[in-house]
Amino acid sequence: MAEFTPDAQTPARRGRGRRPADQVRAEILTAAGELLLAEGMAGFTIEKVAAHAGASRMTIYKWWPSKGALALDGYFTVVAPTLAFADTADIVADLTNQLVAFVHLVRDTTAGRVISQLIGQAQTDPELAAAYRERYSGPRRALAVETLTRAMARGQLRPDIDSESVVDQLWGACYHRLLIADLPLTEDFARTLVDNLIRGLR
Amino acid sequence: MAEFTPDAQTPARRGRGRRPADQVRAEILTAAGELLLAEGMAGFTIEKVAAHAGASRMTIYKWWPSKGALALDGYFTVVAPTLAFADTADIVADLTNQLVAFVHLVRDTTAGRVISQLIGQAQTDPELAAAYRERYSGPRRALAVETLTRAMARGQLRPDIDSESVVDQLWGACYHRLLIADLPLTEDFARTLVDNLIRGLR
DNA sequence: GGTTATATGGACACAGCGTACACAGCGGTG
DNA sequence: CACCGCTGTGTACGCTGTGTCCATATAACC
Repeated sequence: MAEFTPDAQTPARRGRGRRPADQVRAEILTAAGELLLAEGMAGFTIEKVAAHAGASRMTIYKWWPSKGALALDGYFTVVAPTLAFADTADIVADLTNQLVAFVHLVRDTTAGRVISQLIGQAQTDPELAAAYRERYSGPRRALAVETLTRAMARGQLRPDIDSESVVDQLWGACYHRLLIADLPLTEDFARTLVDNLIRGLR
Repeated sequence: MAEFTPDAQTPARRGRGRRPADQVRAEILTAAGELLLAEGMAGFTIEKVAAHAGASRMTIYKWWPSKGALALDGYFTVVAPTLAFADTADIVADLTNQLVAFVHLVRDTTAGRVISQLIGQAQTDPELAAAYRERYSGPRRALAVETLTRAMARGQLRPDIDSESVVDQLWGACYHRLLIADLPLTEDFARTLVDNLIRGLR
C-alpha cells in the first residue's frame, strides 16, 4: 500500500513496515558516527540519531543498551581504526612516529574531540568505560607494549623496564594534555616525551 | 516574628523570606560537596543540591552559572586543597613522595572518583574546563614545575630539560590510569614512573 | 521605620530518556 | 499457498531534570 521512495542519499522513510535488520543497523551506525563527528557528545542524543537515520527510537533501544555503546559503535563505524604500528629497527624513530601521528590525528581531525568526549562520558558510564578499554585503549596499548618488547629483545632498551609504565608516560602524557589542556599538544611535545625517557633526566 | 529553629544538623526550612546570603551560599556549597562525594557527578543535579541544602533552585541559578561551576565550588569546599609540596634536597624523594601521596588520595578516598568525573564533565562543559584548569590543575602543575626548576638549579637534573613535559609524564601518566584504567594505579607504578625518567630507558 | 535586595514556593514550557502497545511487512515453516 | 514469529514503525505515556517566570516574605541597609 505505502509507496516507497528508495532514496539512497536521504533515507526518508515513511512506510510503517519492516526493513531489513542489517540495513537499519548500518544506517543507524552511520548516522551515529556522523552526528558524533559533527556535534560531539554534547549534541549526541538517541532522538537525533533516530531522526538522522530515518529510524525509530524503539529500534535503537532494541539493539544498543546505552547511549555510550551506540556512540562507540558509531565512532568505529566512521573512523576506521588505523591501528597499524610501524616497526623498523629503530625504536626511537618508531615511538616518535607513532606519537607524532597520534598528535596529528587528535589535533587536525575531529577525532580528538570525539575521543576526549567519549572518555569523558566513560567516567560516569561503566559500560562505555569497559567497552572503550576492551575495544580501543586495550588493543592500542598492547601494540605499543609489543613494540617496546621487541626493542628490548634487540637490546635497544634495558631488559628490565616496565613497558606498561612507559606506555603511560608516552601516550598517557598526550592524553593528559588532550583532556586537561593546560598546555597545547604539539609535535615538539611528542618528541620531547621520547627524548626525556630515552636519555634520562640526569 | 517567625520563630527560628537554629538547627545545625538539618536545616529544615519553612519560611519563605530571605535568609542571610552567605549562610545560604555556604549551605549550598556544603550540600553540593557532600552530594558529589556521595553520588558522584552522575547523581549530581541542581535539584538534589537544592533539596539537600533546603534551598530553592532559583537561588542556585542566581549564584552559579552552570552545574559544573557549582560542582567545582562544592568540591573545593569539602576537600580542602592540600597542595603543599615537600621540598627537601632530594628531588627523587620529593617527586616520589608527591606521586605516592597523589596515588593514595586518588585510590583511598572518594576524591579520585570526583576528580575523574569532573574532568569527564569538563570535556563537554567549556566553562568547567576553564575553571578546572585555572583553579586546580594550573596551580598544581605550577608547584611541580617549581620543584623541578629548583632541582635543576641545584644541579640534580640536566639544566636543559622541559619541566612541563616531565610533569605530564609523571602526573599525566597517573591521570591516564585513573581515567582509562586499563591497568591499576599503584604505589609501585608511581615509583616506576620516577625511576624510568631518572635513569633513562637505556 | 522605610527601602531595597534577595530567598522562597510554586508554576510553566521544554528536552530527553525509557517503556508500552498496536500495527505492518519480511522470512521462514507446514 | 497459508500461517506465524521476528522485527521495524508510529504513537503515546510517565518520569526526571533544566531553565525561567511570578508573587510573596523577610533580612539587611540607610
